[in-house]
Amino acid sequence: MSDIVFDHKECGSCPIRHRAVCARCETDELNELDSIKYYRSYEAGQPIVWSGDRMDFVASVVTGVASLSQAMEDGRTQMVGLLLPSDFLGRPGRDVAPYDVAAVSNLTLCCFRRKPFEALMTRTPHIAQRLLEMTLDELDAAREWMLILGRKTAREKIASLLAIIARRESSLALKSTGDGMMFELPLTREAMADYLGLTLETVSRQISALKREGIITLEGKRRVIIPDFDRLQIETGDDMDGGMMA
Amino acid sequence: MSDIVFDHKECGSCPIRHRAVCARCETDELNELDSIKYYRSYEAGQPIVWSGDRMDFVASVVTGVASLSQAMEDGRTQMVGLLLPSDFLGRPGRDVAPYDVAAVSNLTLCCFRRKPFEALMTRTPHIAQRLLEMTLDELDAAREWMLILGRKTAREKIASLLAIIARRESSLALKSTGDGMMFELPLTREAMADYLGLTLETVSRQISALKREGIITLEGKRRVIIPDFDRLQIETGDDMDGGMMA
DNA sequence: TGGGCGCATTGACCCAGATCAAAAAACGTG
DNA sequence: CACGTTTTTTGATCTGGGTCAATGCGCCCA
Repeated sequence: MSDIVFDHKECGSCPIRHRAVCARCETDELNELDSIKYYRSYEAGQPIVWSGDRMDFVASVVTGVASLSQAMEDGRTQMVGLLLPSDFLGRPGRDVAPYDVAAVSNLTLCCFRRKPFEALMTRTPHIAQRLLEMTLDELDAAREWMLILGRKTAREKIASLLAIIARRESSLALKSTGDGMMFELPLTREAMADYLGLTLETVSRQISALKREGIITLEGKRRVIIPDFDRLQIETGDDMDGGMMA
Repeated sequence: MSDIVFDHKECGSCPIRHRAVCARCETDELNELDSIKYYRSYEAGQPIVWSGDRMDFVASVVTGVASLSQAMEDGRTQMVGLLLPSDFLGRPGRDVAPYDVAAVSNLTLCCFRRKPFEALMTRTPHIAQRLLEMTLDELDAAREWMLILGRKTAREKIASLLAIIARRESSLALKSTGDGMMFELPLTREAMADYLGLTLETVSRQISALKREGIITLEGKRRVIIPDFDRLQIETGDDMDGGMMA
């Protein structure tokens, strides 16, 4: 789809953004990106920015998982996005964060100072184009999530989440034995509940049910094994073929 | 926020897109846009494109309301976006529709043939920029909707929908008496249910409840009067001040 | 080696909203 | 204006998932 490479491992000094850019960029631009980038690390659970905060950087996730969520002041919260390695954080052209961002697991970001990044972007059309591309992907993901939140049962929600993470995670492959797959679940039950619009008790119950029926296996608390992906896929309620997810 | 004008009334020959462009464009580009545009009308309920269809145009809504929705093959559907006059339809750089698009009310679109539109876009950076801007707005709206779908009660959902439409509709002002407002509800109960992840019965009941409590008044079946917007706003469950919506 | 703390699981009960069913408005249309 | 069609309202009942509460399971650290 794109000649841009999205794997951190392929680019020692700086990941995605750098890599995303350098596929077509001149050396000058690479140097410029290098000069405005810096790394930041966060521990699991740590907040990164709050809704309404001024954000003076954009970033890409190097390792770990971050969450975007919206909160109602009575305490109800809804996660509206999950950032895995190679995902982009921040909104070029907008300096106020519209949601809370937090580290779900230990997290490393590669940050770029916003102003010079935007300047570079305006001067380099294909970067703007790439940003549009990525934003459209996020929009697709958000809308897929609307279907999950609005119309799926608890069981389908859990199956959908597992399927989505499995697809993402296993392309950056932790292990993929035959058609079975295995991955480290990066979310607590509570985080899953926040994402799926459920309570953590319901999440736990549904996971237990899937386990009981042999659709998934847990190794310890977080390592998930999916012996037969198609079987899980059926539980999502989705159209078999129709390409979901961004 | 932007020097681009979004009111069809201000631009006789072509609406939004044209107008959006001409704020900064040269005459050549205006002429070019004119040469690739055409109008299409649809009747209420008519489908415009199905998920998976090839789309050879992008468009902006001139009059009426269109819906974007995702369907599960067992019949459950979730509306994932609502297009009101001045909203943009279509995804530059992508030629396959990711959801079903339908006319909710009688609808007029101003369409641009996709290829030349994209070509113009690549040649004219500020159009790409504007598209990114608009996509970010859609993303915000989608994520606000995730909160509504995932965490709000039926009553809060209805109140939120009415508040959102009231804000949109009354800025293009049907009437705004004092702090009260009145507008034409462009959706059937079923469409509202599809949007809110409810059943049409629940929608009807909640509307009746709001009516009974004097928070809204109906004139006929579709004309809604909101005597005190703040009162409605409270029912949404949202933070009073925090700017919602795009 | 045994608290203590942060998840996770499980159980019992309840309620908001779904489902099923029917009546009542609204709306053409011949 | 009577009549069929569509949309909306209302009622009665059922149920998936929420709520409240207890218990279990690592895991760290003393």
